[in-house]
Amino acid sequence: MLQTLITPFIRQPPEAKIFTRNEYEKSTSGWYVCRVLATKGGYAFCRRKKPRTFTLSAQMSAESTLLWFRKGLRLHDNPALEAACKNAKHVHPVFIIDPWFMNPDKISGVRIKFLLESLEDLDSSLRGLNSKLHVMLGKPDEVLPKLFEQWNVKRICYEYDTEPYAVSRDERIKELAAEAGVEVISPVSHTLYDIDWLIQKAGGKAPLTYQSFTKLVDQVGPPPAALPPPTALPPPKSDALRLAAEAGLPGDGCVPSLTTLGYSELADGIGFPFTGGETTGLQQMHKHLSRKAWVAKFEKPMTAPTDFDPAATTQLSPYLKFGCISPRLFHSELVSIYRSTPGSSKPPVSLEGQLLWREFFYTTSVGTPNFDKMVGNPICKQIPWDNSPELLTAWEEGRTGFPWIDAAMTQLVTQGWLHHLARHAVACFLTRGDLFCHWERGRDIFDKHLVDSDWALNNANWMWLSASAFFAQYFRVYSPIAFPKKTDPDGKYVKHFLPVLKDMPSKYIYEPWTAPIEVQKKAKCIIGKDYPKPIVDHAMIHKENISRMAAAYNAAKALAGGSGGGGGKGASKTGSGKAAGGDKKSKQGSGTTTSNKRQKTLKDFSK
DNA sequence: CCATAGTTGGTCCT
DNA sequence: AGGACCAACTATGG
Repeated sequence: MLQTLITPFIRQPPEAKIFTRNEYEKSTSGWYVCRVLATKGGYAFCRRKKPRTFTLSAQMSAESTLLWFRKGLRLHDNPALEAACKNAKHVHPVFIIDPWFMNPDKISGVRIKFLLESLEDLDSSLRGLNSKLHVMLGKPDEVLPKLFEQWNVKRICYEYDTEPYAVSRDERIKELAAEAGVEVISPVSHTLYDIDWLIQKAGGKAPLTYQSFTKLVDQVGPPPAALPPPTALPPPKSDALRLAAEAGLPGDGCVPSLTTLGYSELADGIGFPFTGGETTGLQQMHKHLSRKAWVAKFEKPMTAPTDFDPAATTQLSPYLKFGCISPRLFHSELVSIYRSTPGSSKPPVSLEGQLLWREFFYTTSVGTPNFDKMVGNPICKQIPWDNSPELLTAWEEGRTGFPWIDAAMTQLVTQGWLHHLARHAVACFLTRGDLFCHWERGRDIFDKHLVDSDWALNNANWMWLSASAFFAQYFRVYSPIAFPKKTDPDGKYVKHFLPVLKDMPSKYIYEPWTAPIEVQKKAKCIIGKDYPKPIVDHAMIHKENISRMAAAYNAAKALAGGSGGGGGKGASKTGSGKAAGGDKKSKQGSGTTTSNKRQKTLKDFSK
């Protein structure tokens, strides 16, 4: 009878051993066999020489299971949900509001609002299946043991998460589960592939270039197909909430409001333009997928960062971040469009390419120690960034005096989202382009405001833009004036996000300090009074910064050569390294003198 | 050891 | 719109 509850997933008779994606059994021939769902309906079997993540030893029946939602806030393509339902009488869907993620100084209300909407949507979908979401408050390692006991939990299922915070949190939960005699099942569904498995396939070393990563992906074949959503699931115990409260767990189990979490309500017009949650996420995804020609021709660099309402890209990133939509579902839908459309765009610029960028950065983030730091990070160039709190704050608050930069920062803070190229522009400006601030500071500010902020992607992209890793052509600097002109010569974007400049003539919109004073008066915007003067002289400073970057690169090379006491290879590198080192030392000297000039420049241009 | 190519620069020229 | 130039980096694959 329980079997009928989970019919969409399991067609075998109850006594048969059941496999799903991520679950392997060693066959008599020595291969591991894995059952995956094919696109619509049927099943396919995969054979592998090694199990991908883990092998389920047994399919024990469990009276009561716990389905722990963290990311993966969806019912479709949710293998943890499938595993929780298997042979279970009661399934308890839980989301724990971890105080770690509820700090208004570190995470903006815009993202929390999107999360709460996603939880509301998840709860409502679960209620449609005669279940509900139990929202708990507190640290997972304190809340879960109580629930294990109160609900007599025999199995906990949750989506595997590669972020360092999640990894250590989940390690602790595994220990606690073992103590409580609770089985743990943690399948992969946040990424296209199991990242650890991919790294293994790459010979234990994460590829450092996109090209070599896509070769790896071609080698291993397409990602597993997405699972369909359940049509029913075992109900939670009817007194589950009373039992939780008896254990001293606070809250009524419902999705809380922003204000109960210590956040203020968002003002009108503030927030991501679309509602959070699986329902809206799937709607938005299908809306974009229905424009097949657009999907097939999509090339990211050809989209305009200055487009807003509607934006030039899909804006699905927040839904992917929280797992409201499955990357595997999106991927398979894209592939089927490409198949039916000859001459469609390709990675890295295609939509599929965007998903592969995500996968690539997840892979490098897992394969690199101290990925979120400059110091101790083997792929990160060591650069002596200036750290001016004044410049950093001006950047965050949109007071740099460069309308394009300030408008983008305003969109970031008010909507929690920016077009990828606008992220490039402001990140380049903060780091190697103009302000020479540490990328970790910019990373923190993005992490605070972006609804889609993702640990691996955010760190990777900041290293990219600051030319600290992945990207080394530091002499290619975005101009805060020329770049937006290409797609928005009239400055519509700036005028929307910075209304103080709405009457400034297009001719001056990206460099309003050059407007004659009569023009400023007529536009009711005096530069230096109503809108700041530019904080730096871009034309001058970006050239100085290029030479500072060259000095840092050379210093790194010299260091690698000089201190490398390693093997034979090291010796040959030492020679060339030292030669290069001599060169750059002179350059480094000039870098210091220009840096003094730079201070003067700052004074001249600050408000 | 070497050649190659890299998600999306800016500027000036034709 | 497209190309040369700027001043020149590095992981990868041979």
